[in-house]
Amino acid sequence: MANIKDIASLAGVSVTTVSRVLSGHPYVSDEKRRKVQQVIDQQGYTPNANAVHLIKGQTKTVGVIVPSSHSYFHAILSGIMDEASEAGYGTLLYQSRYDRKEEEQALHLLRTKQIDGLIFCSRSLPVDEIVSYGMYGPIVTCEHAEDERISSVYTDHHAAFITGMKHLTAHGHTDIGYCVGRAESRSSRQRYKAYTSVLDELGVPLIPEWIFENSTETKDGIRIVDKIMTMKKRPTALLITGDEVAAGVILQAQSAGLRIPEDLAIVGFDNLPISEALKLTTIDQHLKRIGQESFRAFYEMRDKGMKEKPKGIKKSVPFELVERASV
Amino acid sequence: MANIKDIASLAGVSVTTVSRVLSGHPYVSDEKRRKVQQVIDQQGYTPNANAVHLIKGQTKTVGVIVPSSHSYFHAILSGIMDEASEAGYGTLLYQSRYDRKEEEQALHLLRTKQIDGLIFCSRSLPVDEIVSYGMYGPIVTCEHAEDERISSVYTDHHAAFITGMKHLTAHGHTDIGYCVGRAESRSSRQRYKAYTSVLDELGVPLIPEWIFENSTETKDGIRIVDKIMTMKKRPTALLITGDEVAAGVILQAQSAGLRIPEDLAIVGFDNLPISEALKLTTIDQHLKRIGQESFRAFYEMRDKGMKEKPKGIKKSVPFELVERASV
DNA sequence: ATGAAAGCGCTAACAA
DNA sequence: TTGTTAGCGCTTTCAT
Repeated sequence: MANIKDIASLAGVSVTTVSRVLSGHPYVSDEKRRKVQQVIDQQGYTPNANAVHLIKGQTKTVGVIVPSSHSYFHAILSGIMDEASEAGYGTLLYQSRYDRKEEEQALHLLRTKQIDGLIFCSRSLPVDEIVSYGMYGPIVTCEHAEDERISSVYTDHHAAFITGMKHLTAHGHTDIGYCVGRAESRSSRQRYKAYTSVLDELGVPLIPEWIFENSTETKDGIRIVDKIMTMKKRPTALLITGDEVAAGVILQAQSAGLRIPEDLAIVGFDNLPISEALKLTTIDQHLKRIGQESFRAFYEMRDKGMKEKPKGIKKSVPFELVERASV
Repeated sequence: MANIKDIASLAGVSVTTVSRVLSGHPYVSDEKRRKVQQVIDQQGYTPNANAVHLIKGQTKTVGVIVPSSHSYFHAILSGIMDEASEAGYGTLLYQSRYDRKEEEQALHLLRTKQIDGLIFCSRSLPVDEIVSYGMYGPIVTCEHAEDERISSVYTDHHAAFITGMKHLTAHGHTDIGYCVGRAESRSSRQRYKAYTSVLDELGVPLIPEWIFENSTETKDGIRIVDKIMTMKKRPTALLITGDEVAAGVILQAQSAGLRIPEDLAIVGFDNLPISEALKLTTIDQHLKRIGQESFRAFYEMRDKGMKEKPKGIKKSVPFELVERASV
């Protein structure tokens, strides 16, 4: 496999000239340019990217951490990838399984300069630790993070939950339960706050067994309905973060003889492809756009980084209630 | 940010010694090793991966091409990633949208040495073009490819389709239709062959309108049912490649008043998480294992590549009929 | 056990 | 417009 030196001697010019032809530099005579190009084509030469990365100090690649292959993260990911490829960036994907060690490994790539920046679609690591890698390149989280040294692009989960609750109360519901993913996350705390605030406003008491945690997959939805069927007093409506869970709920509710929305009204989240088939009323968080904005945030921080001190970009992406037939 | 030279002078040793400490080389006195390690820790030094890649001629990263974020590819991907991370490899993901240009760009990474090998979860490019990049590193396709210079790990789609058809005929069905993804793919041709061969055996004529092509998403399933409802003579059973499509079919069939399996029996493919909730009888192709074996194939070719002439590994991964309640 | 020095393949400052 | 040359940061002979 030929290198730039081979091309240079074969074309009878210096490596500089070859380098100039490669980068479209203007100061090359047409004659030499043609000759060099001819040798390059004939030899099937391509520059070694690692040498370029080494000398340029960047790789034009951004790392992305996803905890799982859940559709939620996929939607974000697709936004990141769209935007990245448009900007001429590659995407190095890391699946963390919510494991801190894996997240640290991805941060390590930043230190070792294999990636120019890192986007967390979800994080398990404490913000402080993440921030300590900020000196190696821009870091973006798709979840609100206080620290101003990193960027974050996020949904206002509190407001979104209020919107969902209000939609349900507007339809006459007061016996409302909800399902969330990981219990300890920041977003879950926000949702709890929103939930209780609406309940307070309504003057109805909170029923702890109507709060279902650790629901992320379709089978969790099934489990939830099974649980509900055993209750003496059942909720008449459910707010469900994640339409895959909502799908499980709807399907299982129907086979248990519950009518949607008469016996059980559902507001989902995410607006996945399956939501339409299920006629699911859902809150679309524009996940793809969150992904796009995340990449943009990385990109803008890169530009700045050189001149000023890096200061994170914070951006809240608006959500939207999509009304269908489950409420 | 310190480099190896800085560490060396700070520790009062040569760069060689630092390099030896870094790689755990035995010939370093305990005293110097300790001193060097101390400086490394104190400086927070990490080797620049690009320099290492350049001199070693490899990146310990494998590229993966997925056309879309469809669950099917996700399942394969998760297998690849598991195996890769176990072997200390990173994964550079490329989303091709079935676009040849994108696939070529991924192949380009192989030429430029940014990745050590490439796995196609799906390909649009002609095999010949893909093979022409074989000299730059091992290439694996998750789909049977004749050429022996590349590896492939695949499902025997013909046999799987026969299995599905036989399961349906064993339950008394003769009016069977089927749905596949892209019409022009090799797998679709194999399935067509399997379909017609079973039909021939049965002595029933082929009804072209019972073959539904370009079905990949849930909404395609809805479309298919809508179409079926307009037919004078309807199929009593459907073989559907892709459980997301099957989900659309089941949901829409039910809302059209069709009972599953009495009025319409379904055999799906893939056994996705949603399949269980839908009580869908499906053919599990062990997609995750296909991913794992694909990485293994890459890995073994790498080892060989140095010694012998590269010769692809061909591996058929067994499938399995999972019986539930849709037939 | 240790280090000097020769690259890996490329870019860019500088000189001509 | 072109070429010489000095690195980018690291590994690895080859001496000692």
